[in-house]
Amino acid sequence: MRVLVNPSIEEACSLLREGIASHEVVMIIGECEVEYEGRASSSLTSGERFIIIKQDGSILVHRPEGYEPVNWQPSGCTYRVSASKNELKVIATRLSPREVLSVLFRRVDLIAVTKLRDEGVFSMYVSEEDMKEAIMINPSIIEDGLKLYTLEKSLEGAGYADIVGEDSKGNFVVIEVKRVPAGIDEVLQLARYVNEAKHKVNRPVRGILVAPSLRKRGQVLLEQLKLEFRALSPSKCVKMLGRSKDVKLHEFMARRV
Amino acid sequence: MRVLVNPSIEEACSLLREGIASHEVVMIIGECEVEYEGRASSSLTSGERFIIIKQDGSILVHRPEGYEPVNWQPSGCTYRVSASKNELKVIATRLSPREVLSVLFRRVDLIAVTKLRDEGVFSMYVSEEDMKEAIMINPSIIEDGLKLYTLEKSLEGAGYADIVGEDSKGNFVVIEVKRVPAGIDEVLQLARYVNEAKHKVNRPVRGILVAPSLRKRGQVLLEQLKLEFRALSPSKCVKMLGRSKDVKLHEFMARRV
DNA sequence: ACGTCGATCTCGAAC
DNA sequence: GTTCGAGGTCGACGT
Repeated sequence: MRVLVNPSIEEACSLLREGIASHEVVMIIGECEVEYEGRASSSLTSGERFIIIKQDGSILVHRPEGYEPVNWQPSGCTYRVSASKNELKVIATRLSPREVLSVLFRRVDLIAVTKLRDEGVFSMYVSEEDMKEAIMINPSIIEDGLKLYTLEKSLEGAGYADIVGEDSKGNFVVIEVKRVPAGIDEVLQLARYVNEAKHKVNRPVRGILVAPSLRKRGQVLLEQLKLEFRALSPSKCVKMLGRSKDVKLHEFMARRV
Repeated sequence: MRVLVNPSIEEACSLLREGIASHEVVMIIGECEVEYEGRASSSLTSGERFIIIKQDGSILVHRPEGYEPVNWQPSGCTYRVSASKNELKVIATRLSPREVLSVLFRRVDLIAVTKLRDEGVFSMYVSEEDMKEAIMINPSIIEDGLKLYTLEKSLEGAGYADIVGEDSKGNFVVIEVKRVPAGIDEVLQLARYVNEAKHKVNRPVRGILVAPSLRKRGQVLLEQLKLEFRALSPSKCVKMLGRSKDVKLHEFMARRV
C-alpha cells in the first residue's frame, strides 16, 4: 500500500501511472472536473470528489453524497494519464460503444494505491430462483395435483415462462414467479407466456402468477385476462428449502438459528 | 483530512465514529466479511475490500473488481459501530424496507476521513426528454401535417404516453419515444397506451414508436398489432435542438465546436 | 406511501 | 456479437 497525502501533481501522476500499470486499486480524493461523452454526454463543474480505479480497469467518480457514481466507466477500458504544471488528467476510453470519460484534477488531497486480494465467496439467498426451486420441490404449495415439468423453460416451446406443467384435469399450466409484490407488468408478462403457450399446445392453458402479493391494478388486469394468482412469500420458501438438501440454504438456516 | 495507515482496531474505530458523527466521507480499506439481510439476504466471506461511507449516510462495499458494489445501503440509514480486541464492526440499518448491512473488519489497512465540498453543477445531454422536446418543436420529423398537443401526457386520459396529437386526417396519434434500440417491451408499452386511448377517444387511434432502431422481434409484433415505427436518433435531435433556444443544449453545441 | 418509468443502467445467459 | 430478461436494481416524478 502506498499513500500520499497532499502530494504534488507530479507525485500523484507518477503513483497513479504505477497503480494503473500494475493493475492495482487506485483511490484519489481531490478537486476535479469531469466530462463524459458516449451514448450520452455530461459535464460536471469543479468540486471535491473521490475516484476509484479498480484492478479490472473500471473507474468510478463519486460525489460526497448519493449511492450512485456521478460518472463511471465499466471494466476493461484503457487509460491515458497526463500531468501539466497544475493539472492531473485521467482519460478512460471504452470501445463498443465508443465512450470517453475524462477527469481533470486541479488539486489532489490523497492518493492511495494498493493490491487487494479477495477470494471471498459471495452468496445470495432467497432469490427468485430459490422460490422457483421451492415450487419445483413441492408443487402442492401452488395447487393440489399439480405436476410440473423439468426446470427447462423451453419445454413445449412455452417461451421464457418460469415454470410449466399440468393440473389434475390435464390443463397446461404456465407459472410466473416473483419474489416482490406483483403489479401490471408481471400480469402482462404472464399473459405473454400464456398466449405463446396457447399457440404451441393443443389444450386449455391456465396462467398462474405467484408472488408475495398482487397490487390493486394488477388484480383488475388479472381478472380481465382470466389469469390466476397464488400468494407465496420468500420466507415460506426458505422454510421449505431449509428442509431440502440445498447446501447454501441449509447453511443459511443454520446461521439464523 | 485525517488518514491512518495500518491503524489498530481501536484507532480505526475512534476515527470512524468521529467521521460518521460529523457527516464526513469515510473510506476504509481492509480485510472484512459482509452480511446483508433485507429484501434478500447475502453473505460474503473474508477478503480485502474497501468501503465508503458518504456524508448522507449511504454506504458502499466494493470488491477490487467490477463496476457495481457487492453490498450497499442507500442514504439515510443509521449506524452502529463497535470494536472488540481484534474486530471492527459497522452495522448500517435502513427502515422501510427493514434492511441491515454489517461489515466486520479483521484488519484495517487504511482509514481516511474528510469533509468534501462539492457545489459542482452536473449536466446531462440527449436524454429521452431531449428527444421528446425535439419532436415537440418540429413534429414534421415524424410526419407531415402532424399536430401535437401540449407536453401534458395525461391529455384526454391517454395514460402515460410520451406524446399525443392528431394527424392530418384527424386520427388520434399516440407516440412512444426511446433513445436506445426498441424491442418487444417497447412495442407492448405503446400497445398499452394505444389501447387505453381507444377507450377514451371516439375516433381512430394510431400508435407510433420512435427510436434509433427497431429489433427483429419488435418488428414482427409491431406489424401484428398494426402499430407504426419511425427511426430517430439522439444525434439528430441534438442537431435540431442546437437551433432552438434551449440553453443547456446550446452550450453543449458550443462546447463541441 | 405507492405506482410507473427511464437509465451512459450493469450483468449474464441464450441464441 | 446481438438480444433479452433480471436486479436487494436506483432515482425521479406523479398521485
